[in-house]
Amino acid sequence: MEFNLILQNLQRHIELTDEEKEIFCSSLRSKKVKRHQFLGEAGEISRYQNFVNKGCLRSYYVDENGFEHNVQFAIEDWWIGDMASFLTKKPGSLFIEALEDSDVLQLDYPSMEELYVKIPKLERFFRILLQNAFITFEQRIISTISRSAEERYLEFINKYPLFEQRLPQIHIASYLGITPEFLSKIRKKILVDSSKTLK
Amino acid sequence: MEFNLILQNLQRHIELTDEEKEIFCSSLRSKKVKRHQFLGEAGEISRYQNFVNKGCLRSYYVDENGFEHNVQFAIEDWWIGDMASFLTKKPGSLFIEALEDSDVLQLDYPSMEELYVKIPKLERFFRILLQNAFITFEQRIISTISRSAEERYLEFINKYPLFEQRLPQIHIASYLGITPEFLSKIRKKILVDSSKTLK
DNA sequence: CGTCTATTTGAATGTACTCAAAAGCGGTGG
DNA sequence: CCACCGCTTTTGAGTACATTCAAATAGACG
Repeated sequence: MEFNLILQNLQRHIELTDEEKEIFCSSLRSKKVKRHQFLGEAGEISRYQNFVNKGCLRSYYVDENGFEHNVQFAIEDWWIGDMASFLTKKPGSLFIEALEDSDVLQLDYPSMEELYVKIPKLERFFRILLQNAFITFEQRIISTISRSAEERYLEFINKYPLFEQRLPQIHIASYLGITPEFLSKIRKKILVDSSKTLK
Repeated sequence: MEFNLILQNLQRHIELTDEEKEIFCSSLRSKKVKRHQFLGEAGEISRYQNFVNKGCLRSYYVDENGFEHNVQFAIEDWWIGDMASFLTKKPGSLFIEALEDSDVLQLDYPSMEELYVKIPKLERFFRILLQNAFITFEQRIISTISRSAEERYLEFINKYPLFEQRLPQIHIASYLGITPEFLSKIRKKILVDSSKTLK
């Protein structure tokens, strides 16, 4: 049922009683978004963290020249949102867009604070979520300042094989900070290189 | 005295009673490091978060080819450490090195957990610290995937004017993910451009 | 004062982007 | 279910951005 996946997700870090599960799930709001619809826009204060039950979404930044730059992707069992805006309650800089028809469970800030009181363990869970997001970003910074585009692409498909199958290259390129044309050339080069190795 | 700066730092986010200040300060360990000495190394589990009372430090990553890449700088009133390793208690990937003779106040993980119990407000403080670190990293990722080296350099000196005065260019270049030679050329170009504008 | 490291400069090279055009593919409506 | 339209991917040529290597100069530390 609808809450199976998110409860599993919680249980990777904390244990909940049946009653606590009940309380937690009743704080969630279920939402369907069609492809190309938005869960949030830059300029708004982000109200929700979104857990993906089904589908695929991205968060992205739009620069001064109107170019989009992908910050994060999320498929089933992932959380996505404009964390900075959500936490600071300041207007955000990210758009959250559905890349496929998607079902998400939304948790808003007031509910989260209520839950912290009723189920203190959840504080631990969301701290771990923030920690992991932080660590992921740190690794990505290290990657961008120390590796070439080709290395970063290989790292990406190795780290997120499910994304690689599901996302158009144009979005992976944007995530890596390169043009789609150049990613196409990188992929060709990798193909040629690997066929040479096999001979 | 020795704890003035850190208490001020705390008070930007939380209020402490005199007694609480006492408890907090007694959990800190004071440490002096000479230039080129280390507060932590990759491969070790990071035990401390370090608050800088005096001096200047950097954290950096060493890649497979032995090249260093600066992840963070810290001067007076800043915190520095290998947050990922500190939080997860897994071996870290960062070196923390003093760039000047420095005085730091160290807080270890067990003390931090004790403090959370004695002074729950501190939990809020460190959550904000982590949040801010997260937000800083997010902005840096956006910057690296969407801007040129010259733009990133201008952004850096604008955002951290104190660092720019104090750090050798070689370290700023490493932070920006470019070679020191290229940074030198960027600076020259900026000089030429700005002198043109003045005419 | 001498030595070591940081910075500048230049030439040659490599990496990544821009623009344009063609081919491929997928979703939508008829 | 097919055909069309629009978006994605590929390809190529030309250009711009950034690196490498080497050498000269400048600065800083012991």
